[in-house]
Amino acid sequence: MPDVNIHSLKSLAIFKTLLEAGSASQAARTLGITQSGVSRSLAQLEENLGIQLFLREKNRLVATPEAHELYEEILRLMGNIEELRHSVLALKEFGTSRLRIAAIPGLAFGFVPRLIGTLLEQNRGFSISFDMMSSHDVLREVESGHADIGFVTLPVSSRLVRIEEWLTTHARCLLPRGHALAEKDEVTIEDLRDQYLVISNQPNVGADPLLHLAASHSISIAGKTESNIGAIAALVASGVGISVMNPITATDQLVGRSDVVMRPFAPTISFSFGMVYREDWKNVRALDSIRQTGNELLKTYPD
Amino acid sequence: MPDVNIHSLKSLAIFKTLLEAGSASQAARTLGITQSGVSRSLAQLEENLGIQLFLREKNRLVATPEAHELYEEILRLMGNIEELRHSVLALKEFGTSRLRIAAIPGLAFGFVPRLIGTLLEQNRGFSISFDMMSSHDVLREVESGHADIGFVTLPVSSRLVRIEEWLTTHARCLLPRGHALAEKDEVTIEDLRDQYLVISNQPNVGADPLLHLAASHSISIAGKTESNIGAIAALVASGVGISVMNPITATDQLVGRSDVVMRPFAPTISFSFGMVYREDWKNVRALDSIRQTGNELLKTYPD
DNA sequence: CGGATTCGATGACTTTTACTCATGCCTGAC
DNA sequence: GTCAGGCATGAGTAAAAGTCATCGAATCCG
Repeated sequence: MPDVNIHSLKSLAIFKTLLEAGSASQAARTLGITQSGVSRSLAQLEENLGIQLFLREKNRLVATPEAHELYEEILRLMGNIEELRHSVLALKEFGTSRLRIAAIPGLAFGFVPRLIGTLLEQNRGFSISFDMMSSHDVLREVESGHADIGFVTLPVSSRLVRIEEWLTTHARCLLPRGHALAEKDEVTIEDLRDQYLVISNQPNVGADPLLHLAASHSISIAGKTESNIGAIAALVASGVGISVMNPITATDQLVGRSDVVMRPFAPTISFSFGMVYREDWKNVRALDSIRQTGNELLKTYPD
Repeated sequence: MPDVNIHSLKSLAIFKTLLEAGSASQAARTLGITQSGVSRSLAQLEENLGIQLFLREKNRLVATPEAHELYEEILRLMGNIEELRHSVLALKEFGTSRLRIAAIPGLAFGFVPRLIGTLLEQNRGFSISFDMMSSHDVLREVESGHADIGFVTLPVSSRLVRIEEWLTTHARCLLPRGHALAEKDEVTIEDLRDQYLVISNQPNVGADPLLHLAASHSISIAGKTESNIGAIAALVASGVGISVMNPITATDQLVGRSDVVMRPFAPTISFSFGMVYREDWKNVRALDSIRQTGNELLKTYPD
């Protein structure tokens, strides 16, 4: 008995069409080949697999239960092949079919998901994995090759990694709608005296630029709440305190919210973001596509 | 530009061997074809896909990054094809590549999992899904075609379903090791006077055969705890009470336990189990295999 | 440096696979 | 009985996949 050997995708496709069409003649018409070609292909497949797939009854082909089971399996395999095809298309277009992206929390709730969504819109063949972590960890993941592309807070330095600055922007103040300071055109550091603040989690609280600025202006605040950056808007809306953060993150968090307003803040606190990738990963086509998409996305944010 | 068309598995296999071997000559030797065949196959594949997979440098073939990415994709596809091959082998052997089994809780913690394990040992191509439910629900699932094979408590009746009696057996008593009744060779209904019992969940407590028997002998018990059948041995071991159940379920539950002992019980309470399947599902080869396996498994249980 | 060996590509050719054309037999409808 | 449609098969054709022989390039070794 010969071993089961699957080497012809075409004969599987002919079998599939035959089962769907209900007759060899109709299958032939659908596929644009002759009926005798269908007949031969089926006979050959039955011989190769060692299974009778159709009974020959009254000059008609009647599918066996085995045929129906094989049909389900073949549908699955054809799905796999279609995936491979998409990967090849992505490979042609971008030089890679798979992208591993890591980003800081401040960009992970809006900007980077939108970037990913747009990339996938432009090419469904891409397979993207996405992870959120601190700026320091992003750099480490990219250096070690566990991520291809990273989005980090600048400045960072590394000998292994190429660093592209994407944006420098200035902090904005988030206030509950109806708050006294919401009436002002601009919130200043003096306005924060005796206010409750909501600040993002830091490995080291002393590193928070806002607290630094307040201390250097001898402003004492009523108190502070630390939070994951993804929850700050909700805390502000709930009256826990006011917050100062970069406008990219702020805009992302305020989507669909009308209970929090955003105001310019003085003096200026700068935030810079950038993209990093390994020198030896320089995939020109994919990078160009990401830059273009990212640049267009940044235009949708306030200055 | 021609569309990407994947129609030759052989050329994918040649590419894969080429990447692994490191040279066209070595790949040819490994595959048992000529070097020029490898060369042509690669050139044709590159043309079909529209991707350069190897650079021609200093009379050698040097894989591009794209080649490495495609290699990963092809490994995945070949795994899918191997799965299909196994399914076909199962189809040849048993007439089906997929089995949906439903069983009552009493058999679902040992007997049926062991049956499944043995079936899969004999044919890795099978794909089996397994669900646990009441005897009544098992019958319904089989009747409606959502399950192929059911294991139920007998008696049941159905016009749609074929019912095979597999075993009639007699209840045993489960006791904590060291319990006074554990010294006896046989536990009787009178021994249960003033004892705490652990009984399995029933839709209707009045249906419990043990409580029925006690009542008909005017035996009053100290109390009862109802439990999912899978937890009864643990409750007995913990001193919650003693239990009376069929020896198949009991044996399965006592595997690896030395803190519970099993004793014959009188008078006899009978339990019957059987297999059910739809009349129109009669897959002779699969059924034979299941019966044989089940029969051998039953021999490993006490009478 | 020259010769030997190995490498990959390609022309010419051969073999294998997949199909077409034509035909015959069977079945069902009218 | 006739006709239309179905499937299988002989003979033949076309396309795909390979072999054999050869060439130029590269590397190794004495």
